[in-house]
Amino acid sequence: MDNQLKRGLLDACVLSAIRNEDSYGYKIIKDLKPYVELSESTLYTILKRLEDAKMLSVRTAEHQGRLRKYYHITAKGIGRIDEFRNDWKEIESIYRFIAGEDGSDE
Amino acid sequence: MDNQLKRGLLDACVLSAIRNEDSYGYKIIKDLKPYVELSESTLYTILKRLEDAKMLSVRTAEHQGRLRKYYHITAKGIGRIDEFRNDWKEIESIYRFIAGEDGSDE
DNA sequence: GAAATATACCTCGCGATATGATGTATATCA
DNA sequence: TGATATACATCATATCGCGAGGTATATTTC
Repeated sequence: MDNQLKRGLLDACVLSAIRNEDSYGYKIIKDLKPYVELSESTLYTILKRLEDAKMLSVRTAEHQGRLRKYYHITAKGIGRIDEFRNDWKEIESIYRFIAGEDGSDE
Repeated sequence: MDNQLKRGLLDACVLSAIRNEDSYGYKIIKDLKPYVELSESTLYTILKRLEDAKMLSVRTAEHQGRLRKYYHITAKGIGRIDEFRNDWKEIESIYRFIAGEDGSDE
């Protein structure tokens, strides 16, 4: 998929990946793979940004000798997802314009 | 609308704006206004990029004393629009994931 | 005819961002 | 013992939207 297009979806994707239950970096990448592929460097950058924006909170826990940072979505993070859903109608209208199905001749 | 989200749509929007007939900067902004608002600096940057990428060609013409640069879409530009249309299914699937309607419980 | 507004173009620099490359460390499996 | 999977992190680079600022002419308003 086009790079720029992906950009706009990533934040909401990552937030959605931890919406139902807390998760950690490595797992988020795996869970998102069927929808969007993203590298570790990309993910950790995004997680850092979302944390700074208070859209998620972090808790460190040990799991089988390895460290894990579990991310938990905040109310603000849920708000970000809602925002995306609200934008969707607009995006669909833009799509119809681009695809050339805006009620006129086609 | 979210900024990053918009980014991914702009190229295809601009190309769509000149798909049916050649157009020029000032008019493109007006035509796109109902769908996306973009500033002149943004548009001219995009036009330059699309020209460099051979997705459109340029022709200068005088109109009532003022200069106008008319942009014409190329085969490659049309290909770019097609690419966007192909990406759409993927985007819809991502939307369903984010909105939480992926066949599971909801 | 002066002032305001619309038309029409352009460039520069900033901040935001995705990503490849690179590094560290442990657990598991062949 | 070596390869692979798990798990984190940082840095440099390239791309991009956009505000600020600039130039110039045509049209409309007072």
